[in-house]
Amino acid sequence: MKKYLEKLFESLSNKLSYLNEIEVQFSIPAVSEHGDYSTNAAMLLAKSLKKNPRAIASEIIDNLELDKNIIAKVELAGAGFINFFFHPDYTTKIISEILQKDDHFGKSNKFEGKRANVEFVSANPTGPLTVGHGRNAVIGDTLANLLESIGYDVDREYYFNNAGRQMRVLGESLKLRYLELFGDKIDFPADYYQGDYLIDIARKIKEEFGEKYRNEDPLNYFKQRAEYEIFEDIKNTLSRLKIEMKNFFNEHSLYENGNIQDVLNAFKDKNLSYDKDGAVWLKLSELGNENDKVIVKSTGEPTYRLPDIAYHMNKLERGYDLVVDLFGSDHNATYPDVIAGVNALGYDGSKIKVVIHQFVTITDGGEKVKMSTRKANFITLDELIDEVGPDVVRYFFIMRNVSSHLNFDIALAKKHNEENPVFYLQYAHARICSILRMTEEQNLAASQENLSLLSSEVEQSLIKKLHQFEDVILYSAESFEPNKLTSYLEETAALFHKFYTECRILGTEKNLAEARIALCESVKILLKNGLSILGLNAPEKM
RNA sequence: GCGCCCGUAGCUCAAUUGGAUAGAGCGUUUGACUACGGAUCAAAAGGUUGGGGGUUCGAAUCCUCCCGGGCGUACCA
Repeated sequence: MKKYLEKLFESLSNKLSYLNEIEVQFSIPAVSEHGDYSTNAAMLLAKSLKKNPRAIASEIIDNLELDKNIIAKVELAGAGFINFFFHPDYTTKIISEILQKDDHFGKSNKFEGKRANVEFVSANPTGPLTVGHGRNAVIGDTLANLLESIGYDVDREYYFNNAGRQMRVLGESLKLRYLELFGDKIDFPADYYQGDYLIDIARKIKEEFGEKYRNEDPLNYFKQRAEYEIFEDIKNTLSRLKIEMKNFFNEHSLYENGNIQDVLNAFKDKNLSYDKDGAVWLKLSELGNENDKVIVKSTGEPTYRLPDIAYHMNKLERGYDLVVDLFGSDHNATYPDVIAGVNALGYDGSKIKVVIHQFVTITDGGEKVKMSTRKANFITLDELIDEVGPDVVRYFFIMRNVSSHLNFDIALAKKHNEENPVFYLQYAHARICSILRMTEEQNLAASQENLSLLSSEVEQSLIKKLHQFEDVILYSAESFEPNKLTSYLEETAALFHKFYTECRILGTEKNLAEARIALCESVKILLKNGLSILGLNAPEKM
């Protein structure tokens, strides 16, 4: 429907050239009396044309070359809105389109041939993924799915650092746990990793090798084994959520291939860095940011900014058209420095899209739970999946606006899991499957011969809703807002349930019944495709 | 102090990015199948969009000042 209007106005702009001054937008009015689509174009033009918006709207309407079989009515309303009412026979054609496109319905090719890199999770291997990482993981994977739906070739990437202080402490923590197993009196430091998972790994080592590593340097075997085991655990957790990474990118490789040194040299050559107090500073104040920052400490060790800049240059060099970074809000101050650095060295930082999501606040029966991997008073993502299942976990993490805080009450999630909206969507799908099984037994099959019989208010509302699917996916993907898709799917499922209540299939006249089956199949395809983008199952029975 | 994000119904959140009468779910109250799945549907009640001021045809949305919360503001990542 929207595409038709866009074409209509495109050809109209040849006649009324002032339409080229603005981007004509079509929106769906909140109330159906205001039409199926509406545009405020006349009001936007009022100022520059110095004319009454209603007069402009009137002129636009007079010049529209309408096909009465497509648009039944056009109205001038309110302060200058132009409202369009579509002909029911035209809207029902979407059903044929959906049945024909099937798995592809909703996808578009706007970004065909483009490549995107989505970097997410990127937790260092110091412990199991927590509920906090879960939001990052699910948003990232869903965004990747959305980008694929609009034509991108997407690589999912996990960036990690296995050098640094954190990892040293991890190796030492594991060695102490290992020694404890032999009855050694250990004063386990408070700032070491407290979690039980290290005790489990220590036990494995003891079972496999006995006392062999009692005198081992913790930075060798213990650190490596901890990293390996924890990574296996992380990958397993991600795979339970149907998340599979294409690359695991080790920060250390940027040192090995000389990229870090190259970047350092490039900054120096461009006179963008200087030495002060034994450290190397980047002139970020000359690059539009607030203060200069240290990129190499006086100890000779780079700060995170330097490898981050090198890493983003690396990604851009790999030829991606879009580079998405998904960070928690604790990183919100760091990315402007990185992008400024990348731009300064001649790369196109505008290809980098940083998505900042707010934190998950965990409560348990109203009481706030503070999370820290170090202190081990966290709830792991695995435990959460055990409790409520992967589908609920995935849905829960994306159903809210990315930029809003997410309240996650564990007690509520356990207790009320049947009230979760994910079941509402899945139930609609299962219900359709059940109907289709039933109608098949009665030798009824979907027919596109008499779609014009689908003329009741609820049928028309539902059909018009189906029209929006492709636009919603496009919008959701381009704005990096996966919750737009969940809201839309919930609305569509609600309309389906309403349709189900009002419109029977069995027992009604055959032509109407078979048209309704076609509608049911369309909704089923839409739900299945939508759930698939969200990474959820579309069950045939529940 | 400064920067980013947030504040909407009792609770958790929407609102097509500046549009027409601010909407859902949960909870509360009341209804609906002796044929397609009641994990559903219908209805009622619930609001000065944290507060004041401003911008314009029009503001939950933009600007400004307060109030309250989260995250930053490192030679930690």
